[in-house]
Amino acid sequence: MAAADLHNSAIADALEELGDLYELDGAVVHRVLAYRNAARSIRESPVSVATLARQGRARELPKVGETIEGKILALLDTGDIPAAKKLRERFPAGLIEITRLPGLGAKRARLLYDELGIDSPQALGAAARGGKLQAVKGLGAKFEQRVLGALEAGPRPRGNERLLLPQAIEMAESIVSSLRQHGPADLDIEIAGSIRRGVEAVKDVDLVAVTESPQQLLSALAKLEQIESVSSASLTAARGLTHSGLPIDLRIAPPKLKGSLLQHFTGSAAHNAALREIAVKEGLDVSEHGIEDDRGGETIRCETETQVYDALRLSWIPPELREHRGELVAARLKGEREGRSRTGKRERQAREDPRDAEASGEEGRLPRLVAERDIKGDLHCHTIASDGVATIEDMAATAKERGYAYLAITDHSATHGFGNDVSPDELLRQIERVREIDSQMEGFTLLAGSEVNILPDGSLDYGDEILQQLDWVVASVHTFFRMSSSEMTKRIVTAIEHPCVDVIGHPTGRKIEKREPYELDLEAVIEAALRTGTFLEINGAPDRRDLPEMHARAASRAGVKLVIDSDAHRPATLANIRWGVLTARRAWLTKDDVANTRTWDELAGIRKRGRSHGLSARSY
DNA sequence: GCCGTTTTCGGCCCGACTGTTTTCAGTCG
Repeated sequence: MAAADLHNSAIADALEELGDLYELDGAVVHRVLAYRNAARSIRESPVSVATLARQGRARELPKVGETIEGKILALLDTGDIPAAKKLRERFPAGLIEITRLPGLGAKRARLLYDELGIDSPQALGAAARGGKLQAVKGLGAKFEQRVLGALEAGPRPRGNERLLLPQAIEMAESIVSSLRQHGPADLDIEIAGSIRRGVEAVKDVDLVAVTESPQQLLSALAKLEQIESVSSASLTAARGLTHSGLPIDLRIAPPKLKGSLLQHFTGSAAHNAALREIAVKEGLDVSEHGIEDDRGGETIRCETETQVYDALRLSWIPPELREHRGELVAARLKGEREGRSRTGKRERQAREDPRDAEASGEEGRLPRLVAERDIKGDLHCHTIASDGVATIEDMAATAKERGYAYLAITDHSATHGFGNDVSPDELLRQIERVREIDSQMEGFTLLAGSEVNILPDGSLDYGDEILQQLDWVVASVHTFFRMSSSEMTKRIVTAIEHPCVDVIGHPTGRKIEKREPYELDLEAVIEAALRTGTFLEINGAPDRRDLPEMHARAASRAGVKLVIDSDAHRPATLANIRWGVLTARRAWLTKDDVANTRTWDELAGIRKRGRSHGLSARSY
């Protein structure tokens, strides 16, 4: 009885649960970690792991080997993993819940289960209130108090209480600016952590500061109006909480250590772990306190991040890439490596293995990431004709002020269905209006476009005779999200094959922290986009950032060009292009990978219509 | 359990903090 194909997140959850169960069972930590690493890899995969596994290709994913591949297949075929089933009979579900309480882990959960038979958070609470926990060797009164506090606070949020990046940046910048104002005179402070890496949503704010007067900085933090409470155990760190409950982690070091500190607290955890593994092989110990040589004993204190990477013979890595997704291989300095490599021959042999070909192809080739200043125009925005709040003139003027050379006006199409649709007649009038305003603007091209709905059968909701009059067509799914993967894929591929469609808007439909993407075979979509010369969008709306980074990376690797858009509904949100660029950077995209880093004429020349007809932009 | 500058076996990152300890284990980031 083949189960319906599971989502990547469901497969990842199952492996994480198995890891938790093995941990309770007392497995060596590396085995547990192996399941968690595999789960992360599966969660990040842009393509369906179920499909991949059924094709016998699961091991193409990093961290998935023979054993885990077998477990994935068992899960797909039978709906469960036999090993998990067996362990679940031995360890009640409540035990895993206990391991999620702050301050408690697998070891203590197991200890309490073995000694006192505690098998749920409820039983744990009762035992703690009865003073029974102290009887266990190694546990005391303070532990008991902590358990009660933890039960009160409830289980750790599992990643669903994250704050979208713009709000997090706003709070972080406001705190940084207040500390610069009220902190010590020599203060040098920066935002680090996941915000600096440009992730979509964050659970806390990491700040790193260097100063010779840490005490003064700590008292300044405690007095900030944004801060509700602060706890600090030393002069090197403090954890504050904003009134909205956002944790603020502040790390402090002397100025000589700024590079080490910033590198360490920018992360990610996976990047740092991999970095330290490389260091160990060189006989070096890397930490926030500097780089220590095993033999010499002398510690290199790094004032800049470049010094940290340099010591490991790596080039400086842009924060957006620090996710342990191949950046350390790509950052390896080539000439240095050859000279000092101990096993050059073996390495050449390894490169002949096709599984290594991709990695070595990227070796020494850190991409020159696309930047916001490279964007020459925005190709997705709305006006009062649909659900925007500004006029065409206002949007165009702001786009021009931003330094763009072009802007496409792309209001929603006829069946948008929220009372703000644009009928075919209205669209014709809108085209006229756009042409008129365009003729009055100097050094700027205003394009008549539309964000056309893709109907369930893949057709578009304007006729071809109207679409052909448009300079630019974004096709997007806004309705009927709950189709099967094959139906949705067929629907989008049909739209991609339409000769007038230039780009697919927010291709996965996900809303960060709110809505899962719809079912889709991304490989088929990428194949169709490549075959037809259709672009895929990276929508810059901060709750979309769609395509997501791993999908965008897969698309560009296949050769598909991406378009970064703001999807602005008012002049100010044209600035949302920033979040799209961040996603593109996290996807390793260069200027060349992004179509709208080109002039309008150049862009029009490489798109489907330009390619197939050899026609210039307007004369379609 | 995965994986390879240690390459098919034997490793697998670092430090702070906490609470309970006379030297360390567990948890966390």
